[in-house]
Amino acid sequence: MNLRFHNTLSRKVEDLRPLEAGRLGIYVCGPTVYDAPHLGHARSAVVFDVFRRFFEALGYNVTLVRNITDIDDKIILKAQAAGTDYRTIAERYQNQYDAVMAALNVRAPHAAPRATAYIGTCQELVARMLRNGHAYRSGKSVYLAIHSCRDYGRLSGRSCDPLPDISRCREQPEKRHPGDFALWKGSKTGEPQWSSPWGPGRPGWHIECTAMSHALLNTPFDIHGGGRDLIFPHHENEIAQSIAAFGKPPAAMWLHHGMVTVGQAKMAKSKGNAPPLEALLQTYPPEAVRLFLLSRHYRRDLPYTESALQESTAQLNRLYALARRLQAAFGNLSPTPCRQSFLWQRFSRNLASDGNFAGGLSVLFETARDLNRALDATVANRYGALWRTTRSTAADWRYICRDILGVLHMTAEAHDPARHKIQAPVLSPAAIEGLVIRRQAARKNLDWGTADALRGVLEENGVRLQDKNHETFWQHGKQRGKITAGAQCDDGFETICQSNRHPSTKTV
RNA sequence: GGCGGCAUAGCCAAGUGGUAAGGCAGCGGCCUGCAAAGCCGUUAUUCGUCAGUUCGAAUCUGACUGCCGCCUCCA
Repeated sequence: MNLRFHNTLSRKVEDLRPLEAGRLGIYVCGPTVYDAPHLGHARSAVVFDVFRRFFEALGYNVTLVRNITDIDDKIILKAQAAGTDYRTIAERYQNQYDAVMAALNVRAPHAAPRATAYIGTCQELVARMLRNGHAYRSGKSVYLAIHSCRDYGRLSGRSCDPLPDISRCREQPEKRHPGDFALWKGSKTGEPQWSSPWGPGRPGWHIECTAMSHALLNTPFDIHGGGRDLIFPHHENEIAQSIAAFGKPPAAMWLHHGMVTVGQAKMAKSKGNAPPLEALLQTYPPEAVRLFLLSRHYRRDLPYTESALQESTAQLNRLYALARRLQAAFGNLSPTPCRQSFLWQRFSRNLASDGNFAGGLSVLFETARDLNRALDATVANRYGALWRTTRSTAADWRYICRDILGVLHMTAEAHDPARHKIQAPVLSPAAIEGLVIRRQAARKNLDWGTADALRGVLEENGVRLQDKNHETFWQHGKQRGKITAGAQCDDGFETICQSNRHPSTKTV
């Protein structure tokens, strides 16, 4: 199967040919940790997490590197405003980022280097570029001369001249050309600094990525990824640096995902339109957020709306409902995928064709319907051919959901659709069971009015009931239990019923 | 102004030359005392508009309309 991806460099969908057979080196630009992570960061992480899982499932030896930029103007400003060290700020937001990505079931990359751990490598690169005549010292800083790098502007589709619109730039008399950019920034007083052959300072924004990707993956590596907003200047400048230092571009293929938008504008911290991810994850299941982030082709912008997340939550509940049925029917399914299966073929064809997540997802939903039908059809016959093929399809389905998409990794029992549907006042288990028992008594007496009213009281308090034969299962947040018909009430249930009385329960 | 992208049902969204996937919501039915879950059926003679190429176009070409991104903070 050919892996085909849209390469920003050529603007075409191309075959992905590993530079070294069986291996893939991937570098993704991670966050600058100066503020709380938002959905845009999550999209980047989740998209490349699924690519990584998919490539590994195909048998590639993948090395995924995602950096953390822990030194930059905004971190410094924030630290100064808070009267603290830049490290404190960077650590705080990196911890938040890591926690949120873990909640989203994003696998840790193989390396997550921080810029400040590679200052020495950055300096070596700067020295190299100076030696090669592509960089120049000016004032306390070192700049890269973009005119000296062949193909500058090719990635972003612009040329050196005229570049850029000077009216938009601050006056920077140290530069020979307005498009030149700092490799090493001479430090101002009060800023964090490192000593260097060019005086105290810190690395420019772009140099760290060249340093870390070269150190961890070597140049060139297979895939460089990131948000589309990084194409210019960041990735353009990375290419220039790599040419200046090594005479070759850093990566064979450039993958860029689209932006998460809010009300037709890009989601951005600077625009103040980004809901904090941590809050979002309190309202919606993390796996639903994952499904949402994978619901549209990765290259296109993804509009964020509440209703889209609600929809993804409904989808997730449906997938877990099937997972529950499968667990009941087959127990724990073999985690090993069947590469020959029709399902895997159809699913992987979608992912291999420029990461068509939405197409892959549709295959899984189709299969979910088929599995439900098959389970309906085979309840009476657990030994027929249909039962066996259903079991094997079920194993593949579960595998793809869990190991490739990174959803359905909890046991079906642990997933709680009610938790994210109803915001309920807390009832104690004893109180709930008292009401359930009372409702069962009413049902036994065919007193449907009372039974329905009690169901109403429970539902208003966020308790979900499910009747099955002689048992009633209840679920309230993370608590659950069952009551078998004929159970006795605890003392005091009357009081509970009284205290929970609600206008709509007056028929009780 | 320069460069790039997008327009498919009530909503979300695949499909890049062979006759419109999937999801959500809705509706009808089965099941259930009621409900939940599940299942079945149903929802675009049509893909922003106009013209062209072709036996054949949502898919290719041109024009037009609308929306968005980048142009040194950016995932």
